[in-house]
Amino acid sequence: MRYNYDNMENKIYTYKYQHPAVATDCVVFGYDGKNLHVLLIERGIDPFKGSWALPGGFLKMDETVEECAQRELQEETNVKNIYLEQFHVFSAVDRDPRERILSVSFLALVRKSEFKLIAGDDAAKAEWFEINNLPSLAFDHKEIIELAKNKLQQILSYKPIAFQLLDKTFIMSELQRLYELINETEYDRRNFHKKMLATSLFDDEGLCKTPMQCRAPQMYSFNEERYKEQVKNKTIKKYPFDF
Amino acid sequence: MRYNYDNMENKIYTYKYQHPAVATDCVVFGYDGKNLHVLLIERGIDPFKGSWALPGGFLKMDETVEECAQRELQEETNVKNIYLEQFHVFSAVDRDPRERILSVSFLALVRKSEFKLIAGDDAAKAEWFEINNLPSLAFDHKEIIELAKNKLQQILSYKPIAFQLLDKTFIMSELQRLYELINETEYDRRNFHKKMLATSLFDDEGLCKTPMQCRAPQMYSFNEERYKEQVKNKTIKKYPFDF
DNA sequence: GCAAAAGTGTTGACAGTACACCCATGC
DNA sequence: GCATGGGTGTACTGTCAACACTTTTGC
Repeated sequence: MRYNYDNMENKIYTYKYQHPAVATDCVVFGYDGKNLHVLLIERGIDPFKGSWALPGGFLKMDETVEECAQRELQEETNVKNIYLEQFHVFSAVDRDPRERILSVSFLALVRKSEFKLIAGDDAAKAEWFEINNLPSLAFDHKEIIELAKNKLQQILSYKPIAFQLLDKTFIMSELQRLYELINETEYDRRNFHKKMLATSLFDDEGLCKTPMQCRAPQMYSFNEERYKEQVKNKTIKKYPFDF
Repeated sequence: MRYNYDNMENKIYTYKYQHPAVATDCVVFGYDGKNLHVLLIERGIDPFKGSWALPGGFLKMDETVEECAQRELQEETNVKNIYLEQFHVFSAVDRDPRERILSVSFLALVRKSEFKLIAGDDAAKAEWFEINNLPSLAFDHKEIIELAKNKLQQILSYKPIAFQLLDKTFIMSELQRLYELINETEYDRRNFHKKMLATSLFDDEGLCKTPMQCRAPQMYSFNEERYKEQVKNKTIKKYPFDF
């Protein structure tokens, strides 16, 4: 459901006190092994008609904010069971010119390879933008993305979320690239490799079959079960993925 | 403003779509150098009349959620300029029996020594409870406090929030006790001392004057300016207070 | 003198950093 | 054969955990 103020049935809801409207917005990060992207939609209606904005929509009365974000994401991207996490409520009084609207903001991670852009309904088109090359954005969405980036950095250090952005099997340099993009630094290839494997949370998946102009790299997969076991036994560090 | 459904003026507000009500709730942590407490109020009205609950109230249309939490806290506790941070939105459809109410939840830290309990207005009384000895709670407030504790542990490792809970000058054992209470572990006295001072963020404040049955301990204060400088210069670790 | 709580220093183990060298592949 | 990207190893360094002895004070 995009921002949409049509009202077919002309119902009216009344309250003794003023209530704000509540919407969820999603900062959807996508990775293709090379670059980190954010999903944006072009607004088909005013305000900010023609501007780019975060996918999002209004909360229904029979769903939680998580369900709302999930639903919106599914409608926009056709992906389900995706990592999704609320990170902030934006509530500036004048953040929307129409009426008082709170945004409960989520960040979401998707594998770009598993994702097909839907031809926009509501005359809105959806497109990926490189994280460091975003267009100007509607509402306070620039600020929302900024905070999402910070939050993502933080979560990256203590939850195994990077693997949500990679295919089941991946090579170390893809994982490293992702860490470098998110944390905006560079790491020593050999030390990164060593420290990752030291967690003993990776399974060997044989050599990469794709022909490339170098020695065939080792493929790995992340062992979710072993991770959960370590968490359960508390044999894991507080920030196991802090690089 | 407590939960209060009186409406003197009998105004009515209408919307084309259903809007949820939005409230803020505060998990207020207080420390006295010995024990960690949470502030609760006794509800004077139904639902859950007579039960203990978190201080909180409804969002006004001319304030952000942060301002709302700040205002509520000031009305309840008479303290201002307190550390306050939103940490989660609770939005289960049936979390309040009256109507659909979202709770934007905050955690707050106060020095108990600077705090005076107000005789409750709205026939509600406010009281401190030891964190590990809470009464049964209204709504989903038990769950809210649980998450607040987790979030507090997390924030403790990367922000200098412990000092919000201590007097300006303090002794190391008070700081250590606080870390132990929040993180639910124990630390070696000497290593804790050493590691804290290694941050070079503490100023010497002379010996403790209070007579006690031991050698007079050293008093310290936290140097906020030096901390901010280190953050600015990025000469600080990602988790400088991780113990 | 003794209990309580505080101050200080040493040591070994392990983790993190900075490097260098070799290997397979495509052109 | 050379550029590209990948694999492995070593040595140094610094941080962290474990631990013992001394100091002051009140009773």
